[in-house]
Amino acid sequence: MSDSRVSSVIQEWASAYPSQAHSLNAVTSSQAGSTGQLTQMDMIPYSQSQGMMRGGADDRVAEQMMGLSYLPYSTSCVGNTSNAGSTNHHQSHGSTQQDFSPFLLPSMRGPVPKRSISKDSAEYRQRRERNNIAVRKSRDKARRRILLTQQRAVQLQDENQKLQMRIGQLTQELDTLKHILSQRHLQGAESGAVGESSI
Amino acid sequence: MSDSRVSSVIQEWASAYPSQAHSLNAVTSSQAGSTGQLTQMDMIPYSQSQGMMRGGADDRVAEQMMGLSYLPYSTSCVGNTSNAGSTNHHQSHGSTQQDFSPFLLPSMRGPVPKRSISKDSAEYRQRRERNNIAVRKSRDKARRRILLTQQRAVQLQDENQKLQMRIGQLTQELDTLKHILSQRHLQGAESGAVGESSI
DNA sequence: TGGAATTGCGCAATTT
DNA sequence: CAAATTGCGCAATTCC
Repeated sequence: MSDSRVSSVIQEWASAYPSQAHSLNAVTSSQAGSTGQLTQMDMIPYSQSQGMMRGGADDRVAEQMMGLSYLPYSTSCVGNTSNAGSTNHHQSHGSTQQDFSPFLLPSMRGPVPKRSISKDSAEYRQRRERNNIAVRKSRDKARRRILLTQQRAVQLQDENQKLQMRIGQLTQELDTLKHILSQRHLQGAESGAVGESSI
Repeated sequence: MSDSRVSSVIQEWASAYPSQAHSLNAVTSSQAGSTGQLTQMDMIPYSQSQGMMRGGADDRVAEQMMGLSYLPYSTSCVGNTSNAGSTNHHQSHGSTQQDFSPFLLPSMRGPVPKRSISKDSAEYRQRRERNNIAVRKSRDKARRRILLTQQRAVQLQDENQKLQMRIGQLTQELDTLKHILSQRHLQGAESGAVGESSI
């Protein structure tokens, strides 16, 4: 019933972005409620600060925000680190990817066996499992964050509407008073203009 | 300099949600600008309307929004359709998943070989490639949508601040006029209270 | 009916 | 070094 619930989403949202010491001053204000600071932030989730991705094929990401990212890989993915995909995983990727190793400088050679990670090793499986858990956790977090942002947007839109309404009321009330004052002015035949200048 | 650019993000955002015949009436209004309708919408991207997911392991998704989704799979994923993950893909899932086939009703039997899709078949590869393209496209779209929502939120927050400011100004101006009127009232010794009731 | 769009999953490269 | 991110491809399902 009260309005202490208006900015609940914004509260949650704030807790979803622990980094960068929020201002978030005077959230949950009066009436239409909440007007945290926010500034930039909120843009961090995707390709935040560091330029350059890792995988070769990810150059496409650089030109994101445009609708030309999909499209069958341009057949020039030479410098791809470890061929990114999986399909077979185990090894022997099988096809569609030629072997340019003999033409690469030794310093840029392919995926260095790095101490023979040896698949199906106990340690390997353990690492994979931990990563899988981390991935699930991370994605859950991302989903929640997105959801919160959406809800926040909806709420803000709602508040906006209320505020606009309030402005309309105030404006009308102001006009009424001004009219009354002008009437009194004519009636009383006195001086002293209505303070239009101050605001 | 002008304010005709204020709601640009909202415009883009709107175009990112083609479905559900937007109201979006009078966007790009005056002063603080834009206040589209929005309603629910915007919640559609994740597990929109249909209940029930497909993969077996996805039951976890049902209880999302809480922080208990990750955690190593509870070892009771019996009714999983095709074991969801990949790791090996080819076939012979290999490990960690016992075979309960002999205990399942024929109607719930495992992944029916479905005409031996035979890996590395030309048709298979073609289908996979198309799907991969579709996936990239879809994810690009999702990323753009998220970005737009975030920007929209930022913009709405900004507008909110402006509106609150405006309300402050109007309120103050109103107080001033009321004060002036009360003064006149005392001075003129007339009746007629200030119109508090009308608004 | 079939192809495109979604979505969870695991993998591997990178970041943090 | 371990956890967190993130792009990728796979497969199941849904949408159209």
